[in-house]
Amino acid sequence: MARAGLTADRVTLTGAELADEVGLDHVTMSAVARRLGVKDASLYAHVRNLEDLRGRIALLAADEKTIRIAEATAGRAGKDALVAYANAYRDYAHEHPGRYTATQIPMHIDPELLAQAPGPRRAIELTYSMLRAYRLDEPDLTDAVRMMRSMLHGFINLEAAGGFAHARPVEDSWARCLDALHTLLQNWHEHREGDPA
Amino acid sequence: MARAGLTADRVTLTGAELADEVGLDHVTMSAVARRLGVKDASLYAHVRNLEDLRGRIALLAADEKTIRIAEATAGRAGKDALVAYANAYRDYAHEHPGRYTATQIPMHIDPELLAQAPGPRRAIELTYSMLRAYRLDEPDLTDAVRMMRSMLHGFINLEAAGGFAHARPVEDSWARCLDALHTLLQNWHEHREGDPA
DNA sequence: AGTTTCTTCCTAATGACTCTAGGAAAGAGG
DNA sequence: CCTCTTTCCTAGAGTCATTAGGAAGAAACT
Repeated sequence: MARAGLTADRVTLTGAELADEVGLDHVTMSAVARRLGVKDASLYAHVRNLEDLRGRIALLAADEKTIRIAEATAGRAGKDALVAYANAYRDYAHEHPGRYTATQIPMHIDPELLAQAPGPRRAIELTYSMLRAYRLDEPDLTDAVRMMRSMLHGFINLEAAGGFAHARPVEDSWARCLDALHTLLQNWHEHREGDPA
Repeated sequence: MARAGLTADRVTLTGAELADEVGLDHVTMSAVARRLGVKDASLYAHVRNLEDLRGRIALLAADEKTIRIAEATAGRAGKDALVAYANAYRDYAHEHPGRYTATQIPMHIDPELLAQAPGPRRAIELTYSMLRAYRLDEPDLTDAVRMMRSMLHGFINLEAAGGFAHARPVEDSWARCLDALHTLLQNWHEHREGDPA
């Protein structure tokens, strides 16, 4: 019997490919095994169970996305960097819808596995260091990071879910939102609480 | 044999309760049937299949959420209305995590069913009419609506997914984001494209 | 009341999926 | 060549979704 040469990474990658093709919730152990030309049971030597596999796909996606963003923002600053960051984020989600979906499910990921993965930590560092160009101090910096992540994540999410039904092209709204985000970050310290409408 | 008195609405409601308790992806036909004291197959008289049930839960949630928002914003204007809107949105998501999850999956809902449900349409009307207080014209209005929805949706999503690990209290960041959103809407027309960092 | 008809719920069955346990065989190191 | 570990398989139990067809309650008609 020829060995298939399975590893946890190969199983994860196959799962990720499948997720992009048919959607994350059609990624089953059976389907992954089928694609690898292997019986279902064989996968359990490399991956604890389906949930674990999903977690690994999420981690893989986080790593890949972070690398993309790092490459895109390298050598840029200010609005340039912001736009590059946001577009890299969105492009990744478009190219890998299944992987992206995996990143946004409430993660009950194996903590040990998570500690090894550089993606999530790296992503946060990247974001903070990019926003530092806007000269924000804590706790403003954290608030700004959260706001930015919310906006990007939410936009991409709604777009993917078909939430933007209006005739206005999504591209245009996206560009406009980035403009707005930039100005917002520039003037972050100005709009403190208070001042009702 | 005592009849259980099933209807599509009762099945949907049971599914929604289950979703809030154990998470949307643990809502199975079997589980719903068990809770209703009925055999799995009986449900298929009222609901086409599992996907249809999920869609109905999503629609139910949309309706409920819209009603909450409408109540919260009634009689308010400007920033007051914005904050009420956002908090009603977020509170609903916190109280009904399963239902909320249902609203954000890529919906392939029965179009006929969707046409009957007032929720989604009503939600959009509400949002537009609230933002009209900021005196925006198309296409700015649509862009602003999209931005606002993205931010709220994204924030709540990340929060639910445990994406805010930093020490800074989420409540504070939330308040700050609403402040920022308000100022942003007030000055929307000012930050057009161009002006690099 | 008796009959018809519709709806509601059941039994039965199929096929897909997850996951466990125990065995065989391939490759590595001695 | 022998032993050990890893890799993969066979077998099997349990859950789930879904369909088909039947029985029993309810309501409407005679």
